[in-house]
Amino acid sequence: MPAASTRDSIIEAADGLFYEKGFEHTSFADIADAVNISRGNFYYHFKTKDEILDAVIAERASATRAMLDDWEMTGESPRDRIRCYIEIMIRNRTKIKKYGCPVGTLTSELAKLGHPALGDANGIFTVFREWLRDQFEALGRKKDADDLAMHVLARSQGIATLASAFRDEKIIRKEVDDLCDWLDVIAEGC
Amino acid sequence: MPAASTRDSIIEAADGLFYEKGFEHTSFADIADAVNISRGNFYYHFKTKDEILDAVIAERASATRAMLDDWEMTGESPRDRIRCYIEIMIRNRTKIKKYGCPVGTLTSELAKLGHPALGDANGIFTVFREWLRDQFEALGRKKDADDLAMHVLARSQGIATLASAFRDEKIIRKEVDDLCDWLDVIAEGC
DNA sequence: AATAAAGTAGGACGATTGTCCTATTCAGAG
DNA sequence: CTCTGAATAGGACAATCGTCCTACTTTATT
Repeated sequence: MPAASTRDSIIEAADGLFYEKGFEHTSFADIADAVNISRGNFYYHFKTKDEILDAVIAERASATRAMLDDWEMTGESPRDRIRCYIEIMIRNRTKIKKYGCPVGTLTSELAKLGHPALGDANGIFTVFREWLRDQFEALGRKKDADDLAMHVLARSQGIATLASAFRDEKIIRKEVDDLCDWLDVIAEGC
Repeated sequence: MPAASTRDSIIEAADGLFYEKGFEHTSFADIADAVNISRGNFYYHFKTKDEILDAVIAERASATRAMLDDWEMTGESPRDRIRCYIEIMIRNRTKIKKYGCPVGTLTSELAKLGHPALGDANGIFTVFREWLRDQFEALGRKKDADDLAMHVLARSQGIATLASAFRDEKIIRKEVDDLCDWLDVIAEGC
């Protein structure tokens, strides 16, 4: 039975609010309003705000792993899988334009706060990094697979940052096309 | 006479703190401690925290313009000037590793806060964007100069974000080299 | 020296924050 | 039904926030 429904609701609401408003700017009251429970009830489910953050990060990491595992199952080629990753930005362009990348903006905020959960948040990046590295290795780029993975990550982050700053979707489409062209050169002959 | 010394000190301290701790996480007390003046004295120089932010943004924008004008004066080629921009990240690598890009992280934060100063902060990006566009035009890329400028901006932002997330300088050097190679292809024959 | 202005210090203010306590309600086992 | 523990509500709490006021000191002008 879904007995943890309240706890899951808190995590889900906090996840969205942390993304849209930032971790620090989201208060207990904000989450309580979103879930429609009393502020005091939080203490039963989470003793501190940091515990909610940890849960949100864990949820995002496991959701990311699940998504990537899904892509792994499909019969597509490594190149198509990488392309699938790149095109997340097209699918999520509306939210990216408003709030940037959920992972990148969170790690940036935690880095400035000197927050101990930065390492965990970073772990979401690592999930993508290692998955991308595996794909490039499958493309035969054993030696520089990690460099290529970081390159794709960096390009993606830059696109999200600028799309959000300039509130412009066109730059997403343009840079995604560029990145796909780059990928075709890397993967040619596969 | 430098009568505005206190005001300038506040702006300078706020500039650094906004960069290192973020705008929202920096309090009046933090700035007061850094400048060694009393909290109450702020109201004389700045009526609200947003006014300090506006002053910091204006200061950053004018400092950026001054820096780019300097580069414009030097007799180097457009390619060397663009390279000079790219290599900012090498020169500032220590701070970028800790706090990311001052412009990108500020705009991200303001975007999430829904802060009215986002447009002004965005203006710093625009200063870089137009300057880069001019350089690419001088390289003969009249038609896609703005696209190329945005590409360089995006790559730079991505590098800063990942360097900060992974607390790694190596990625800066690697990606800066890549970007310079890309630039050489764009500028070949000039 | 007298006066006005500029600059500074220290603290009060209402609001909001994260945290935590206690009383009440609910659901299931016996 | 009774009892027990999980779940919830509502509010108290100390601290901190941005803001703002008033009193004091310094500086400049005449």
